[in-house]
Amino acid sequence: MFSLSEENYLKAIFHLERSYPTGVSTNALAEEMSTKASSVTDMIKRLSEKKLVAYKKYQGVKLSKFGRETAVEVIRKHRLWEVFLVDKLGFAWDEVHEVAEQLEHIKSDKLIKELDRFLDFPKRDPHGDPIPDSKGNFVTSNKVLLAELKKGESGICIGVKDSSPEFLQYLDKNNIALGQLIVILEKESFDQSMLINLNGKELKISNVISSNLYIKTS
Amino acid sequence: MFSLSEENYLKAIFHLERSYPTGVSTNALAEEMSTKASSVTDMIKRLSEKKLVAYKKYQGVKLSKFGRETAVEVIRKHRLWEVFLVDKLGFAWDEVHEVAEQLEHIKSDKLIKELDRFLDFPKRDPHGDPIPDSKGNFVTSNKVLLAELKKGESGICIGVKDSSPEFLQYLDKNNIALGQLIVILEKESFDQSMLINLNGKELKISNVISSNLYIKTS
DNA sequence: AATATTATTTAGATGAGTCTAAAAAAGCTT
DNA sequence: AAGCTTTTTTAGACTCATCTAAATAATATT
Repeated sequence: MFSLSEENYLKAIFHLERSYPTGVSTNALAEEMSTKASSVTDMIKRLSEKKLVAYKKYQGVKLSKFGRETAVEVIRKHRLWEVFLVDKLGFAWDEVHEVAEQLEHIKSDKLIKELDRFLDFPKRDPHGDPIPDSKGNFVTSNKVLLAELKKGESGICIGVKDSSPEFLQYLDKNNIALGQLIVILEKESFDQSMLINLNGKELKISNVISSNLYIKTS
Repeated sequence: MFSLSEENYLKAIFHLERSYPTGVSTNALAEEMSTKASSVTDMIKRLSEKKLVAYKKYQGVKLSKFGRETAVEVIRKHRLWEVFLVDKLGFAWDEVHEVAEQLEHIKSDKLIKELDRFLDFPKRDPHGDPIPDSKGNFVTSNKVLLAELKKGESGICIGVKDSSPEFLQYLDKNNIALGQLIVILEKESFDQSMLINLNGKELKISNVISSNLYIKTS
């Protein structure tokens, strides 16, 4: 079993590996964890001793197979708890993160197995992010930003890039929700603003909005 | 907010205060926490500085009003999570304790408020122990051991004294569950064994069993 | 290539929570 | 009440996770 801190570092490295495929830099990790580079170095050494990461001085870190499995398991727990909070306890999607950050560290295989069943094996969390299954497999779909679509194209809203409460509340206010079909009626070439169709209602959105909404096409 | 360790000490002091109404001894607390007396002394000093307990050297500890409220809140969370695990996730009542020990430390007022509602404001946990309400009030009912009842008397099974997996599994095997009406048909004066009626079925139980089952009369 | 800048690591300190060993206080015996 | 036993506290050390400050390595600039 790993400590809360170790699990949080693994998760952070996992997320940063997308941007740093050759190795996550100490500074990037320090930024992500809101801590000092020296603390990161200390922790990386511990993770390295436990075979969770591959580490060479001044070269950044990469997760080992074991480290990646552990990180994915924590992410799975985080996202399942988010579904629980929204679907069962009525939390809004901008209220779940902080609590899920705590719940994701609860250690019980049976708990997660039964929670998954209780929630009916959800594939995505309330923000549209995929939930790894018990073997660590993610669903991967052709996810694009709404901003990348052209006039006449359409797709299902599956997630957000910016998950700040402000943005999520903006979406709620305008009845933009996950799973919703969005059709682009007009696209202004000057400022990239769009006129979209949402369940029959029309809505004008700016490029700031469309650049933060993920859409599943096909 | 208090640390996991601090919360566990408060809970332990709360439970021990029933047996040590004049002050919980350092050794008793060390035993309960499976730690050393010296560690207990250290922790008591911290709790005392935070006004959670009243402490005089060599006199044992007592919870302050604030300390008791904190302990009761943790117990409330523990028992609500136990109900969740059994009622919603299908855990057996002997499987819940360890996981609830972890879940009870999750910090979120909204989470507990909504969980309570989701579970329909339960008054007792799966072992029959009362769940404090959001103000810290316990239900108190006239709880007696089954062994104290006489032939012809009856009551509802509301809890267990021994909550070991072995005992709980014995109860499951013999279809003895919380909320069940138990009528004493015969009581053997020699060994205190009983013949009881459970939902129309008759069952012979020894004094060891009847001394570990709590019954609500009236 | 030498120098300046930035990134990273090392060294040493801190606080929470624990431990062992030893000292001190309290409570029993007789 | 003097001595013995048990309980409790103190003193000092350890681990984990963090910090600041200083040293070192890597990278960029001229």
